[in-house]
Amino acid sequence: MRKRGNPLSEQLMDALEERGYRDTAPRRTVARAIAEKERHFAAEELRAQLPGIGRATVYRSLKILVEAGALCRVLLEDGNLHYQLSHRGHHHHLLCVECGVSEDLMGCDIEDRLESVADAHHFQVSGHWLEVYGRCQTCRAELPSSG
Amino acid sequence: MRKRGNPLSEQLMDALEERGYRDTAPRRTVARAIAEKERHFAAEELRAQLPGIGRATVYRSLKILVEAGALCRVLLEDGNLHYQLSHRGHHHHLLCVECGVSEDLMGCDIEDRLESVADAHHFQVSGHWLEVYGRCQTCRAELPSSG
DNA sequence: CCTCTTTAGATACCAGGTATCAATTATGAG
DNA sequence: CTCATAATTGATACCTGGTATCTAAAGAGG
Repeated sequence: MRKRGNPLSEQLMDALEERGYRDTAPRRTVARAIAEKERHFAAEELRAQLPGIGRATVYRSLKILVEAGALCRVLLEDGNLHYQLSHRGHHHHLLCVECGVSEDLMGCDIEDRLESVADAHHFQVSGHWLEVYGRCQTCRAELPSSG
Repeated sequence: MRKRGNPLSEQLMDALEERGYRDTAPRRTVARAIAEKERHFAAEELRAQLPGIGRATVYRSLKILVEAGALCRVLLEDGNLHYQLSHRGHHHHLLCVECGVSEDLMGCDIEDRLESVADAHHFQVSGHWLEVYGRCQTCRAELPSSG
């Protein structure tokens, strides 16, 4: 019987258990903290919120959650790496540089484009990393700086 | 009169001077080391090659060279950040995950795609980061693992 | 040569992360 | 339930990649 968390943190724990990881109290604590995040977050930010959990454990949990596909890493425009709850499967992010909100880009045809461009270079594509930065609808409405 | 380096390191120094940075011996040393690189490289790797140069100086030089557009940062598939001589202007990289060679992607229409996809999300695009990973022609010929 | 400004390098610090290892905990067999 | 085993934890130390600070040195210009 698992100690109750919110549904999101349960999903995170499920993702770990599917991969053979054990259900432990520290991991549940980390999962609950992540589940409450409404934005992408820095590793250190998460760790600071969980003073009772060892540093290594926090970073290890992040790592295995990424591997399990439950979290994804987000590269910010300033080069910092953040983490974010992931909708499973390959996708990209539209990141608002003002409010930090992110929207997922799925099912777009960018992959096809990459293939054909890479073909011209005789490259066989195995993966890619794409982040798109900009301003979201809300921020554009509040502070219209050009568009 | 500037101490002679190879033409590439001269280009690096020129880029700095254009931005008002002074021509100093440590910077020339760094520029020469970078000019000899045939692949993208890690900051620490460069620093280790230049024991006579202060750590801060190496990192500062990398930073201003990136700002000057003479170097670009390359995100590897494993998340590590490397540096590479840059052909000025916006471009992307095709990185071979086997030999590390990289080719520039320029003048492709990926930008346009991004715009239209972002439009659908009411995002105003201000920038993006794209790295493409795969296997180059040479590696494919040497070790054909599928294509 | 003198002055002003930049730069260098030492040092300390921070973020993010990994390796190690002893002690603890989860789990499954019996 | 109890035990043995394997996984996990958290402390610690270390690494990489940076940045901030500060004093001393070096460059540029008059």
